[in-house]
Amino acid sequence: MTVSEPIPVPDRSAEPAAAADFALQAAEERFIEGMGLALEEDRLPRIAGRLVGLLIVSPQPLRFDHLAERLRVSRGSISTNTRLLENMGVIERVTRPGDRRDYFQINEQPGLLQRVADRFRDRQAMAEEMKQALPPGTDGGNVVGDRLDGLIRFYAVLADSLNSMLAVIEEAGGNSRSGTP
Amino acid sequence: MTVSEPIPVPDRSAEPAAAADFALQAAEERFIEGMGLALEEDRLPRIAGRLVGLLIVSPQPLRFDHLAERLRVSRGSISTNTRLLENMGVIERVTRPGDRRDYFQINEQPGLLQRVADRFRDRQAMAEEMKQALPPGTDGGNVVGDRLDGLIRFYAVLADSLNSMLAVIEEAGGNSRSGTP
DNA sequence: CACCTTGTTCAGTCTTGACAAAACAAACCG
DNA sequence: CGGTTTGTTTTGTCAAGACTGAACAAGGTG
Repeated sequence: MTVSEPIPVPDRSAEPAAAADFALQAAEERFIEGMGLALEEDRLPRIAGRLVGLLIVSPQPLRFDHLAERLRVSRGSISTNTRLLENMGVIERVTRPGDRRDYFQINEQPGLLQRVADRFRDRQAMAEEMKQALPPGTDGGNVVGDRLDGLIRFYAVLADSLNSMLAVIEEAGGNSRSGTP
Repeated sequence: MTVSEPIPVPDRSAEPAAAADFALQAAEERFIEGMGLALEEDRLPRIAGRLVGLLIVSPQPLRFDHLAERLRVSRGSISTNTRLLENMGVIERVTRPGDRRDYFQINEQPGLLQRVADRFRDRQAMAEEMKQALPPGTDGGNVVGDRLDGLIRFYAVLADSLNSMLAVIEEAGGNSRSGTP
């Protein structure tokens, strides 16, 4: 949880929607919905996905009740899912001094990246363990060993790319923004 | 569905379990269970995951009823899940002339790899679409644009690694084995 | 033909998890 | 202190999906 500078209240809904803004609105809607589905594939509640989508697209942190309203879900759901995402390190809760309400923003994402990479590593390790247990000189051509090698390489490649991406981000310093789910 | 050469019946259960084999058995069990959990994370039924694990570890194709027995699940579940994996191109149904029963084996996996890569591409496209819709000169520093760039790069990196891995496999010819889930 | 064997499909059960609504807690304000 | 705002926790409902077991089909085989 971070305490930030005074935050100008977003209140985008109050602006008269310029004609061109219409397309933007629609695109945002699609993106938010798309993130909902995408993260749902990764075993997160759909609302969590939409939350991520919405926060990626918002230049300013958004207020708790704003989220419930905008996504049209109960405050309970917002509470549950924000906490979930907070624990995962995907979003961050932000407060202002003298303001009792909570705001949320997308986090810089090395933590999440790391988590995904780790999951790949775990699977790689699992395959490696299996390979170890294999008797050394197995019958004709060692099919199983080769298969496991393929599997190991698969997971290794994914984990490696993520790690090298992480390295790039870290090196670029904290100022480079990324949304990574 | 492929018609193969005569397949020596596996029947590993008939062999007297050598002392060293014990560790192997245990490792296999762990691996199978691990693949069950891993693929469950990817939204496949757990049984499907175990099936994949078991088939990866089996040098020979396994018989339908063997699968049910070994994994201790109903034939119905085997039927459903083998068909699922077959449709996904993960496993292959193999038959022998003069044998009414079905055998299954792990498939060479470029198809599956491709599918995973495509999913990443789709998400990348989604993020790019959103970026397009953004007004060109957004306010201070273009935070949202930068975030989307990060997201795009994230998905692109994953898709690219998979594609290049695919290329390597293809180039190596059909003889290189890989298990990719 | 009756009768296996083999695999598929269908109906029913059970678990899981998402979500809403309401009860609740805590901080603040008068 | 009572009442309000803000967020959390709990309770209950609902839907999705995995799995089993039984019914079923389609071939063989006597």
